[in-house]
Amino acid sequence: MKANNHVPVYVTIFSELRDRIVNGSLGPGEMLPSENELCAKYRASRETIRKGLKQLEQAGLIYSSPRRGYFVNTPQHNKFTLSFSQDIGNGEVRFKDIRIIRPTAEIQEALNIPSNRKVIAFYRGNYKGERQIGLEIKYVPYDRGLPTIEDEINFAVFPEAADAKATSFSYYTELNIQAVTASGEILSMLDCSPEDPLLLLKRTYITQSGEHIGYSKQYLIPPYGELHGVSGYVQKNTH
Amino acid sequence: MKANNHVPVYVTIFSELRDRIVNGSLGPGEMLPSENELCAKYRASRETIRKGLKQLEQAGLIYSSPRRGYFVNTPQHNKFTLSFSQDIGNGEVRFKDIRIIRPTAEIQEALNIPSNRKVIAFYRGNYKGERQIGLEIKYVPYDRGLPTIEDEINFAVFPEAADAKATSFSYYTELNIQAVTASGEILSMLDCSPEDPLLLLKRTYITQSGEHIGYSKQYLIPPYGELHGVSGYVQKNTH
DNA sequence: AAGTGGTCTAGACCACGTT
DNA sequence: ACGTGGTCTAGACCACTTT
Repeated sequence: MKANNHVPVYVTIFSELRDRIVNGSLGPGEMLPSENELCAKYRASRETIRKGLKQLEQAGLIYSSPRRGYFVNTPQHNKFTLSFSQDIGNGEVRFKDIRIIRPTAEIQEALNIPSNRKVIAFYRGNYKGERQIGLEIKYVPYDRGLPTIEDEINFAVFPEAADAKATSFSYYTELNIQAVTASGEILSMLDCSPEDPLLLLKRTYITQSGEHIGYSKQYLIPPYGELHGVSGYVQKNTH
Repeated sequence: MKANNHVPVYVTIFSELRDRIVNGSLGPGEMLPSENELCAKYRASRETIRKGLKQLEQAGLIYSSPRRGYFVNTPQHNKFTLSFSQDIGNGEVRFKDIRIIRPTAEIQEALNIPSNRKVIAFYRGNYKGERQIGLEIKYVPYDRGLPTIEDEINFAVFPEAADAKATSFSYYTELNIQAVTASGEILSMLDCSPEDPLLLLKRTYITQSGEHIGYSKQYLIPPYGELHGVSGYVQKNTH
């Protein structure tokens, strides 16, 4: 049976079950009707029903337990999808300094390297107009022939800005968020006072083969240095 | 053609294409072979091929453009899936105080209420053993007959701890992360100094109908108050 | 005109949980 | 023994893009 306005059948199934879960008439832990029952109810083939159920599963609303049935999930509100505020993500970046240093214990651990392996440190400032809103230091192992500084910059240090075709999905990022104050050299490179609380984002760049190709510390000054996220099932308008 | 060790064909398709994308032999923006070509290559039916491609799409590696083809995505590293550290998520929570207050401008805006609408404020401490690692204040509109304080606590203030069957997916959470220092009353309820930088998590609880049912401010003390996240495509072992 | 992805069907076999 | 979800097939029609 076709739905009315060119709405695919599986979307109808998804929507109706989603509504029942969202409004509570299907509560967490409850079992959904079996695929065959839904086939009968919607007069659709099993694959079509499964398509709708798959969407619910991917939205995090249900899970399937093979040979038992589908069940409503218990909502998770301690996991968030986080994105950077526009100011940081789209703001201006200015080069500040570049150094070759001995790794601190922190950097050794983050990059998984011995103490005698030197590291290149890149200093960049985040700006919004003339106002500095952050400072980012990226550390990259200094090694393997070192093609040229330029190549290192393009492909290892700032992969997000480099030729996307070359970097691809070859790495992912681990993120750690802390609140800190700045001191010493860091403070002098930031436009703030010693008592100002800052967000510190530590990121480790890891290839799919497990190699740690970079480590960065980014200091963000309030009120620009804010992060935003959402958790749970956010209602989306049909795109 | 069946795969070797009971590995579904669509998983094989997913894995092989994923590897080609991850190792760069299929770069961002490149078009994948068409479904029909993949059908021929893997000697599988079109729906099976589509299943594998769907997985790649949901992993964020590719996207499909109807009537044109499938294309490799450009990786996004400014979106993170974030979760709380174990200490916070699994730590102990102790009740501290409960008050009925006039909403500040901040709370009015967060809860979307007028200034004459009173608010219940719940104060809770996060502990790890005897060490306090955080303070959370939840604000809930004081209204609609007020069933009993207990009900408010169970179903509006601490839904994550209440009967899951009653709360369901009826709300989602918006999160904001800042770095701050504590002062005045907040400071006195926290086990830290005025100059200690703290993480401040502001959360707004929103029902699917758009109603703002709660607002909370959680202060976290380093080094326990840390957040962790990942971005990009993280290799997972087949569970 | 040929090719593409989007939707859908009506079957099939399997492994396993429940009764 | 029966029901369940997991996998898979070989078709079909559609709307649209590309050539």
